[in-house]
Amino acid sequence: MSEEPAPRRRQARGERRIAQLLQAAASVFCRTGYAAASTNAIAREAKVSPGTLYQYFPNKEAIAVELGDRLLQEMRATQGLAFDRVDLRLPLPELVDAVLEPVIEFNCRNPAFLALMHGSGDVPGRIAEEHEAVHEQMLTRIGELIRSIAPALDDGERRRIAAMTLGIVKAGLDLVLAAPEGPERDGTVAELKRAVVRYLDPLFAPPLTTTPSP
Amino acid sequence: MSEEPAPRRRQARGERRIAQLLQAAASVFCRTGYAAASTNAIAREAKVSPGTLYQYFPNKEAIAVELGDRLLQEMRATQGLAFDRVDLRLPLPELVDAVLEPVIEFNCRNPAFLALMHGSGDVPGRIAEEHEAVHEQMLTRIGELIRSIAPALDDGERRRIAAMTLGIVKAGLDLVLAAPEGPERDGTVAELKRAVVRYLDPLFAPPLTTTPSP
Amino acid sequence: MSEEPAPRRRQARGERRIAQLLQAAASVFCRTGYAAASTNAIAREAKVSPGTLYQYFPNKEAIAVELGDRLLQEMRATQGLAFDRVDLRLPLPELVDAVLEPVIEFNCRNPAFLALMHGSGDVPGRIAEEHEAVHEQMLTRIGELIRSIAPALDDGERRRIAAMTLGIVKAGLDLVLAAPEGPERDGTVAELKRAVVRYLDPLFAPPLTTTPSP
Amino acid sequence: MSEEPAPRRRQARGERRIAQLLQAAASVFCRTGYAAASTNAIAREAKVSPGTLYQYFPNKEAIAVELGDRLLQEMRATQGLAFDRVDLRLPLPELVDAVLEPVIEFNCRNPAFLALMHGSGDVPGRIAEEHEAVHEQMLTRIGELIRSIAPALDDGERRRIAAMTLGIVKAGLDLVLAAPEGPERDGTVAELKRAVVRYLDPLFAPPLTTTPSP
DNA sequence: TATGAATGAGTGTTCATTCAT
DNA sequence: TATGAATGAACACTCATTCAT
Repeated sequence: MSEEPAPRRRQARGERRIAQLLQAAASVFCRTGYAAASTNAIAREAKVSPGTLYQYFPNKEAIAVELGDRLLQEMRATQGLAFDRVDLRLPLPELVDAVLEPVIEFNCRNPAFLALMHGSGDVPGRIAEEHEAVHEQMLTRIGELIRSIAPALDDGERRRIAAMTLGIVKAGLDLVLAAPEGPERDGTVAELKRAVVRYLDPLFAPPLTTTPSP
Repeated sequence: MSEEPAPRRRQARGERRIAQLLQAAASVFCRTGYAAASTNAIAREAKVSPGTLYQYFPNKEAIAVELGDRLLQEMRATQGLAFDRVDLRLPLPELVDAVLEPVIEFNCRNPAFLALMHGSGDVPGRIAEEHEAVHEQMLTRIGELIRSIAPALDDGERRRIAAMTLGIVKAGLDLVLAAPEGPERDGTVAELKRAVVRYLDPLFAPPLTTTPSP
Repeated sequence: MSEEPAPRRRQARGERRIAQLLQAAASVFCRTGYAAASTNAIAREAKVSPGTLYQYFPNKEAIAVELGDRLLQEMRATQGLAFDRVDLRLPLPELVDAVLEPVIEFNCRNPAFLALMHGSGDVPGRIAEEHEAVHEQMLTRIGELIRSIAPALDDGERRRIAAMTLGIVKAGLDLVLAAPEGPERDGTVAELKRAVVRYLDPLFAPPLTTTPSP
Repeated sequence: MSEEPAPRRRQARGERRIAQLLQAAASVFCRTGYAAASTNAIAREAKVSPGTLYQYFPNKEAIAVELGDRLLQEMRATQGLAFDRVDLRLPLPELVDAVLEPVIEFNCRNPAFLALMHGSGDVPGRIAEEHEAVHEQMLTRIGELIRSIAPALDDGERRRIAAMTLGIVKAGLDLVLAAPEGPERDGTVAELKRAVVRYLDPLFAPPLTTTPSP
């Protein structure tokens, strides 16, 4: 009972440091991208010496990996639910809204996520792999959503549409993040949803148009 | 009579050198991104010594700026025509096709353009400024196109729609460039056009489509 | 009555800590050499925090110096006797045996001693000075032994012979320590003694052996 | 005929730089040992910037490896001859003289060789391997020499004697290098030879002593 | 006193840029 | 002009040492 507080406080301190460093890293990555971000700059941003940074992370890549992992985990938690629990029989606007809302909200809270995802060629192996994995997972999820909407589509076409949808969403998120918070951002959010709805809406058509005539 | 030819040939030689260096830079930027591209790598790619590179460009940034400028100029030449000459009374699919086709073709021939435009945070000031300028110009052009389609839209909304359109186009171009040449790329091109058409189509409708069929 | 026990216990505790740290240092120096040994590694080996280490030693060098001093002291205690008490009228093999046996035994028990003595250039000033001092003392002792054997030798020559003897002993000790304990090590020990005996034996001879038996 | 000078001069310059850097490295290694030698210190000693050093060597280890290789090559050239051409029927003092003289001379000209060989634990893999190889080769050569002198010796004993001989030689070389050039050094050289002769002389005995009695 | 997180100067190394040839 | 060796500031990272707890 008298021995636990110390280690706990220690761990707590460690966790706080890590969080502080990751936040600093997120901020620097957002400003300069991964490649141009210097570990010393991250340490400075975290108001900590370079040595301290290296007490918690073995190297620069590990910082980005851990940051990516944490963001990913949170993203999956937030967004996985959205994807899995969404009622596929909902009208498209509501469906898109249900799926996109948590994604947008997450990215607004964690702009580093997109920053990390964007660094195309300049990120080292581990992060690029994560990229790939997340990207693939998202394509799959969107693909499944599309299948439930338009089961007749062949695999290639579905994949293409999923990729385009994801592209639109990413582009829209960039615009959303670039917009100042307030009505402007809200408007951009609405515009993004509208774009996705309009893009996917035609996929619905056939079943309805084909069945009439009594 | 003996002094003119020399400078001309010199200038000609200089132009060739610059072109050679810019092409090398384009190639390297595409492979590694701006930040990770080393001037020595560019010089090597151009089969020229680093010293020679610095005879034509004061620093690394200047290379990117000049490359950007030239691509821009070519883009404007190719695309400006498309934008300016397009018949605004064409049905939307044909209109989008007329505007987008040269853009796509240009970007396929000059993948460095998109590479340069994408480097979000890792490019230094000057290049970012150019970004801004090009971006702004494109927004304006798209905005004008939109005004001709939907004159009733207020400025803010038009701007927002133009930005989203540009975002969709950029995202689509990424997919197009990522797709292997052949049917896959063609399919992706078609998908991009479809996305833009679907996004912009509703802007036409209200006044005309809502009142039909007695 | 209530003040004395505490300091004593403290001192005792301090001594134990110091001993513990020095032993850890000896172990680490043996494994990695002085230069490559990190104070953190020593503290870890002693199962103590770096801060504690610095409560007993002002810096890394002081650890090596103190370790050297203690080893030296013990060496002197063990070996001084051997040197001082040895019966100089003994035949050379027995004499060498009497002097070398405790030296060998000491070095087998304290391999750090040789490790510390060997670090030729990579040790800082203070340690090098100690080196010098020990070295000088050993040379002197061996020199005296040699004088008792060959009183006719001039100073320079005696010093040279003493130095070579010490060199042979050090080289032999390295071999002994490198050999696995058991018959191999015993054989190496015997070889070392043989080498020293053969080297010094001719110093005895001339006056007695040259004039023999008609 | 007009194109060759440039590359040649270039290569010559490069070679000179490398030689200059290696010499500086040798000097610094001698003073501080490998581990404590900083590349910047080597560059400074060579009156060159750190960048220049890295134009010729990919990393610190490569400097030591190249230096070791060159020294080794020269050593083998000088010493191999001595070992291979020596007339084994020579009386021992002449034989030792013939073998040792070039070794001593080489080490006097290249004190870095011994310095590099001495760094026991603090040298990285590649160099340690070279160590091992040279050491082994020397043991083999000395072993063969011993076999020609004392063919009856069993393998283990021969190896032990070879190792001790090598140890004596190394120890002696250290003394030789430590002695100021002039009569003192010459005397030390003579003493080293004497030590080796005395150590190996008894191996000759049997054949002579056993064959008498007509 | 003991702890171990924090420090920051110093390492090895890279790369944009300069300059003697 | 063209060359490529040379430069040196800056980066990722380490470790002897300090200090709040």
